[in-house]
Amino acid sequence: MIEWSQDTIDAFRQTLLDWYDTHGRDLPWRQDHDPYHVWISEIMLQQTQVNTVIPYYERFMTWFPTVQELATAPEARLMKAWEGLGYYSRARNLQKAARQIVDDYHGQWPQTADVLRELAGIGPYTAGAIASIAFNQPVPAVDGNAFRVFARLLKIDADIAKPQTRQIFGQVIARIISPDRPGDFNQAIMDLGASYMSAKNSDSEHSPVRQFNQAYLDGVEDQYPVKTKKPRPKPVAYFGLVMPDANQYLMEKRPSNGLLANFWTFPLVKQADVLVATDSGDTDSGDNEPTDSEILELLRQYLMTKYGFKVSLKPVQGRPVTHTFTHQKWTITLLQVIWNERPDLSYFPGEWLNVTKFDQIAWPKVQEKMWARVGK
DNA sequence: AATTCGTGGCT
DNA sequence: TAGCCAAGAAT
Repeated sequence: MIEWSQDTIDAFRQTLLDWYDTHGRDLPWRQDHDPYHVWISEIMLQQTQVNTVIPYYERFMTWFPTVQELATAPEARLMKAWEGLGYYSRARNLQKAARQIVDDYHGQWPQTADVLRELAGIGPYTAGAIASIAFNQPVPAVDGNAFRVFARLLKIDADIAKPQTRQIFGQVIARIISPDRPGDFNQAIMDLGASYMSAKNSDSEHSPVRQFNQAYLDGVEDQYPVKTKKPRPKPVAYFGLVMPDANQYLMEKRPSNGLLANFWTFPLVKQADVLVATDSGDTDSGDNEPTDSEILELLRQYLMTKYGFKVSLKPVQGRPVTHTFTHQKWTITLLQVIWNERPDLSYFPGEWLNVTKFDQIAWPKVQEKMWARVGK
């Protein structure tokens, strides 16, 4: 890592802000510095690309124009506004924080990063972004762009995948940030990181700050930032149960914690649970895989013993539905369920839902994929 | 500190 | 295609 003199810092600020003044992006949430606008956009932009966020942001502002209306919004409508954006705890924390602002702060926004940090869903990055952009506080906003840009500019070798590395970058940027225009400085770094200094297809040769980019000048830009790889998604196999009755389907409500919390899906049964439950193995002479029809029979018995369901099962046409999350890769074999006896739902965590309500409920993408396969 | 939280785009 | 990346936070 290299050090910059005060003269270099001054020159960098000037060059960066001059470029931002003429080439900064014109985005919907940059029309003013209203903390509500800054906040909503920053939460939506977490791990999400600008072009994805724009239509969500514009619709959100028409549905919930003020923090007060967000605080009192019905949960279903809030989730519908977030449908498809992912990381749904962001939306739930958004409403928690809105209620904190209305109730605990009497509608008055806290203006420092330290106090903003106390609001639900606001971590070190978002606190810095709101404090600098909305309230002109000279604090860094260390996101993925800032990591990448400053790692290259200064050849910082710390692994940005490690939590403690944030401290290093925070201290470095705190000394370089413009004390006069901290919000513009932070946003300029983001615009730079999204264009000339992007992760892929960077173009440092034409960058407005190329003479400050030590990794580029040394021809080692591809070595920065240093970042250890994450493990690949682990495969998980499910049965997806399509259980129609007249104009309704039996749907499962997921638990209030964990992946896709509180969402409705077609009932999902982990295939490993079905196989393990009956895998006594004493008559099994070793590594015989069960046949498809044997697996279906095991599932039929599983549904009988666990939920008291008396059913027949029929495979749904087509390949299994696949869906990849950050850490799990689901493969879902869809099965049509034919009731041999009217089911009693006493032991089942779900309800009958009429198809006329389907478009009013926020669905996760994986349920949309399953529905597309069997619905109409 | 290491995992767990979605989804879409791009190569 | 499989893998990586995109304005991270909570636990």
